[in-house]
Amino acid sequence: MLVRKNIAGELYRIITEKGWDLPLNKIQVEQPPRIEMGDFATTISLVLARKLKRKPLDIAEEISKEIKLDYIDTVTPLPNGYINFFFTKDFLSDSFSELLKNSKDFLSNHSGIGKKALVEFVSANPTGPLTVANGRSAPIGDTIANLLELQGYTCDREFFINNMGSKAQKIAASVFYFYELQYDLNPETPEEMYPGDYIPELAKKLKDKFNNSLILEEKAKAIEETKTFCLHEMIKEMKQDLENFHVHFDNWFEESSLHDGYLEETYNILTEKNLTLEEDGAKWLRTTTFGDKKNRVLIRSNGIPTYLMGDIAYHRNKLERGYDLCVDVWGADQSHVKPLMWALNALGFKSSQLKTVTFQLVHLFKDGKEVKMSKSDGNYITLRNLLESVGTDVSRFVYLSRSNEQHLNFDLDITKNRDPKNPVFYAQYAYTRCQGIKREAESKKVSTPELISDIELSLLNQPSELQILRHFSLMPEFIDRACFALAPHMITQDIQLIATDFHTFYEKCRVVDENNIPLTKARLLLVKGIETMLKTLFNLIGINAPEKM
RNA sequence: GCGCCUGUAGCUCAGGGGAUAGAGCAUUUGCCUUCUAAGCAAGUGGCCGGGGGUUCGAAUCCCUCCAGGCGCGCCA
Repeated sequence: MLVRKNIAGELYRIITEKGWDLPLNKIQVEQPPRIEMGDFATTISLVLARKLKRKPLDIAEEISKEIKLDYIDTVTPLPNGYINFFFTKDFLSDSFSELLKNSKDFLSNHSGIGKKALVEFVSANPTGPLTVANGRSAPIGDTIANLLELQGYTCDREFFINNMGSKAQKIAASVFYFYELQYDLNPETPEEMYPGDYIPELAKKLKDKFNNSLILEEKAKAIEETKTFCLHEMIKEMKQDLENFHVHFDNWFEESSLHDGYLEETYNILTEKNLTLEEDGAKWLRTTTFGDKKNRVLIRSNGIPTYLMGDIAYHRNKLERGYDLCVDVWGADQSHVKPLMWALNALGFKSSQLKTVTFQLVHLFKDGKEVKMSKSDGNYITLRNLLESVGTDVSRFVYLSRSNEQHLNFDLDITKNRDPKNPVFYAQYAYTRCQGIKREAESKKVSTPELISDIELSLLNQPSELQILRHFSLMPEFIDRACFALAPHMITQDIQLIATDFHTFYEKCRVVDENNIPLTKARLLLVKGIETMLKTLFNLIGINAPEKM
């Protein structure tokens, strides 16, 4: 149950019964800044005061008398107009026991049951290795997919392979140049030479596979074969990097699969909607209709479709595959998002079906200085370098520690594997300490009870213990928000808070005490709950829960 | 010039219109014969970029200015 909505609904009922006209969406229920102010609060009396020309306190008192919610213990109207709500102890106990029974079920809002979702992310051009910049997309998309699965969605993770673009053509030309060099052929330098060590390396692999057979072929055909080979190799490398990053894609969708009449069909639909025009030999999307400063090319004058055209067709295909929700994770440098959205709305995409998440650039810092990167001149740090340097857990955690919309500063000095200042260790250490407590209990022959009872819960009355129970009781609300906002960083942030709650409890409350078995058992249950919660959240963001550190 | 994003403690950043704006790092001071001190407790530190507006109430919404990042191709 989502308490906030439930309280809002109750307030709406009372207000409506009293004939004080106020829409449900104007009824704000919030979490107070301090625990003395209760578990939830509303300022609805302040909104009503002016309307009804009455004192806020009078209204607050009148509303408070009517509140009938079994999980609310006390309702306190305050002179300043606030109404504070306090949970019953049973509610904390029930929440906690649900967490122990099935943590995923406890945290889920079940909104995705029976629905299909697709998260498309990374989708990097297969013309070079994954970098720390496009690598940011991986944990973001993966965690969003995990969140959707938690809410009950059947969720596919998809990587769109742009294998029809001119960049793929250019990389093939560059590789073929190095291939020919290996036979001392004095080849013509391609117009646009791709930088990076991996180009000559691909040429070597190409030679290993084909020997000199490509030289004997007609050049256009040879380059086509080179392209197919290079794309295959690059995708293999990216797959490997992503698996090492604990990101697994269900589908690798090739753009070329849309080129069998599907693009034309999509274009024709847009034409039927009067959204295209022909000019200068090219075919255009009429984006000026939507306030764009110029129209966008869909089919070039040479007949080759643009990336935008391909992406429109690709998204039409997603819709036709019957997904209830599609999430796209975009880099901030993607400039065609708006034209894409205009076209998709025209094709019948509802905004509730398609959500986009954009993420900003990554800046790397080493030895206190920024490491400048530029993909166009081949000077960048690969995702593989990053994983080798700091590891998967640290990378994922740091990538997910900031809002997507925020530029990310990735400090390699702090995130080196064994540095105790590393933020991920703080959280993992909390989990490890739980394991330590369990080991201690086992060595003293004290077992953790299977189920919670009221008697056990009532023994947990220290502030640090109640803080944890209260925090956990609000977790379903929190996950619901994080999922709705498609904001994985919220999970990472909250993991830190839970770890703090736990570490405080650890210092204040000795768990294993042979002279007080009932209390020991109650606290062992609390530890079990913390461990369960941490592990569930670690799984969501894709990091390990270590038994020992 | 246009579009998107950002501006909050010395640094890196959280803050879905609400009460006294928070955390980590840095710094200062305490705490290990007891479940891992990779920890805890406390202290220092803020005209929330400037200015207007909406509101009972603004870090949050709107306008404007300033500063930074990214993007503005018949590239992807």
